[in-house]
Amino acid sequence: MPRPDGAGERPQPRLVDVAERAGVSIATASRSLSGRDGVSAVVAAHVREVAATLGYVPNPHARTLAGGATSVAGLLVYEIGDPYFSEIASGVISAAAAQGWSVQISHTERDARAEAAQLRLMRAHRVGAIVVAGSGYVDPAMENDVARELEAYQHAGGRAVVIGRHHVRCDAVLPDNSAAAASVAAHVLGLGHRRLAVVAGPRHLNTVADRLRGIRSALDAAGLDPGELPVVYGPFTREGGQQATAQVLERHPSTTAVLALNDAMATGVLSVLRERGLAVPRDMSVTGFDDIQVAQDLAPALTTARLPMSEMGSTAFELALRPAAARPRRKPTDHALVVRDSTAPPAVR
Amino acid sequence: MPRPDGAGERPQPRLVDVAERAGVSIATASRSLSGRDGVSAVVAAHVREVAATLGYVPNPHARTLAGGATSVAGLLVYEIGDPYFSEIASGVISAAAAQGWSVQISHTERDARAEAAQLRLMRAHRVGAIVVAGSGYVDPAMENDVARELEAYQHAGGRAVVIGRHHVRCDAVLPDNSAAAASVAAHVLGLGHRRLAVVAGPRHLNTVADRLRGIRSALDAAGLDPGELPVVYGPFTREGGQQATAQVLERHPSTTAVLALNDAMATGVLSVLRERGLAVPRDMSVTGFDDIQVAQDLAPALTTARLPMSEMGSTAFELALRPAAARPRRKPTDHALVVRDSTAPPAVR
DNA sequence: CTGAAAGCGCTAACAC
DNA sequence: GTGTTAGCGCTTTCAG
Repeated sequence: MPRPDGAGERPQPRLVDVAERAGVSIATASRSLSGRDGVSAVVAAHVREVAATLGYVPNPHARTLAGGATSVAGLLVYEIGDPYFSEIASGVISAAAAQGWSVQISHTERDARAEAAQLRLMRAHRVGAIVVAGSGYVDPAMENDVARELEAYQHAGGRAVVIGRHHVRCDAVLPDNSAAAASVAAHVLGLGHRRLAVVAGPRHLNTVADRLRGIRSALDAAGLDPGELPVVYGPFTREGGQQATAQVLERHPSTTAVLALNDAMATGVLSVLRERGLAVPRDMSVTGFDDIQVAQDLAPALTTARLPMSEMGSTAFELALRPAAARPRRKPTDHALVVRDSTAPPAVR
Repeated sequence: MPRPDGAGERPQPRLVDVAERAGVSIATASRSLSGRDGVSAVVAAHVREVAATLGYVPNPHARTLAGGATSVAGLLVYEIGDPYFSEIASGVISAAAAQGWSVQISHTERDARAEAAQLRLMRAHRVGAIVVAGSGYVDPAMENDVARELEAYQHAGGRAVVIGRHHVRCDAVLPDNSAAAASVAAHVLGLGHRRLAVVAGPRHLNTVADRLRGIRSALDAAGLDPGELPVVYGPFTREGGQQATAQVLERHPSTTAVLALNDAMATGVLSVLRERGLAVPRDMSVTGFDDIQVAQDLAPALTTARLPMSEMGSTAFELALRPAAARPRRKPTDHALVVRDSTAPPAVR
């Protein structure tokens, strides 16, 4: 832990130093700097000026310990190296920085049990707000630990916001997975495809369930039997997409359109199709989900449903800064169908 | 700030609670938990057991304030949404988590002046270690502020590690940009190309200078005049790559190979070429740099120089945990030429 | 080997 | 309006 070591280097100025230099008491200095009232405007301004020239930055640990407001937020993601999450993180961090907050990131590397542990740690760290990105689980029991941590945190006055549908009583930013999925499916159906297959993420995730529901409703609306839709589950990664595609090709060789439930999986789908010499979109149409940055640069450019990840992150943080409402807020996000080159009418045969 | 509010919820146990339950003094409890000696093994074990059953987690603010060791690291990146940085961040966070550390991320959104400010903040936050990712500047003066902050931090006993910076006196993880670039250029030259052009990032970045140097040395080794190499500078982004490519095409229409100095720019290069109907690699060979995840999925799959980003992150963190050496350590990283489909011999004409 | 007590820098009552 | 003072939870001398 950095500490002045008696050498020439001046240690970081403390509130006392500012107060002394400004000729006021430490209490007045504190009040002036944290913008509370009870100080004459003139004095406050003077104190702030002195603080600035001294390069004073409050010690957040002292501040937190003394019961003041913290300005460190916790952000929980599955995997920060995944573009979906890094774009969300970017939104959170930018919004936080704009308010002078820092953000502490944990990633659980897709290990469900790690989530609760990380939240415990954040709670112990007394972060001022918590944002949980990453899908909730279909089975509420799987979220028990997480819910417990989050509730304890909120119960103690903390502000928590989740992104996605969770079985937790707190504010939430809700991407409209179902409607977005329906629009993708409707697009593919509209092109004339009748033999769709879905390359899905883990079946226990709400995100997956919701997106599937959207697809099925579109099928239903088109007069097709949603019950017959082939769905292959796998990890929400490129590799997951590859494995699932292999299965689709093997078990449902007449498929003309593969709907992947996120862009990472779609990337895997495309790679396998390319490898097997199937042309997209001529021999097979492919869609993704999320519209991560690279979706536009894949071969071919990916038709996908866009979710505003960065905005979801900043919205979540801003929600966390607002005091808790009587009942949990739900902020739906918009979505957009982005049609690119990976979808086309099915080949006639 | 979360605080017990007298309701049924049990507040987080404190050290006193553990001490009381274990029947020892708070000092003994502290010693036992932080694994210092001066406590009998039996007592220490007992205290630890009590702490575990109580679910005790030390309050890091109190600990830090009292002069104990912090276990929060600061990580500074340009833009967390950029795969290059998010992969580094992933490495840092994983390595940190393995040691029970949290990491606080700041991104400067490529604003050089923001760097020093963020470092100031980290210093004020008394983070236990700082990792700075992102290129340094060719002009040492541009890094003055950053260097000053970092030195003050280290002077006070903090541990700082930079990734890819030369002008700061602290431990560094140094990707071998020059050699990696040389290998890419040698590959392209080996294919028979003689009219290369470089799509470069900002000219004031070391990373750019080093990579350029590598390319020039390869040119030199091949008996070509490095002085005649067209270089167009731009932001290290997809858009930067697009703009630069437009210029290359206009001013150096006979170019047969474009070397982009990072994968994001290469993405832009590919998009412009596609738009203009130039086939890669038939009409133009293209290379990238870094080998971010998606490089393999671009159209065509990108030939690039791989840097082990995630490993660079974890190495940096581990370096930060080791006590400072007498003279700054330099950890070179390896690199690898990854040949994919975006390069081929030039068309005969 | 163990305990008592003095802060770390700040906020928030509570006095004036 | 402004100053005084008692902690926040922990580490760390200093006694025993």
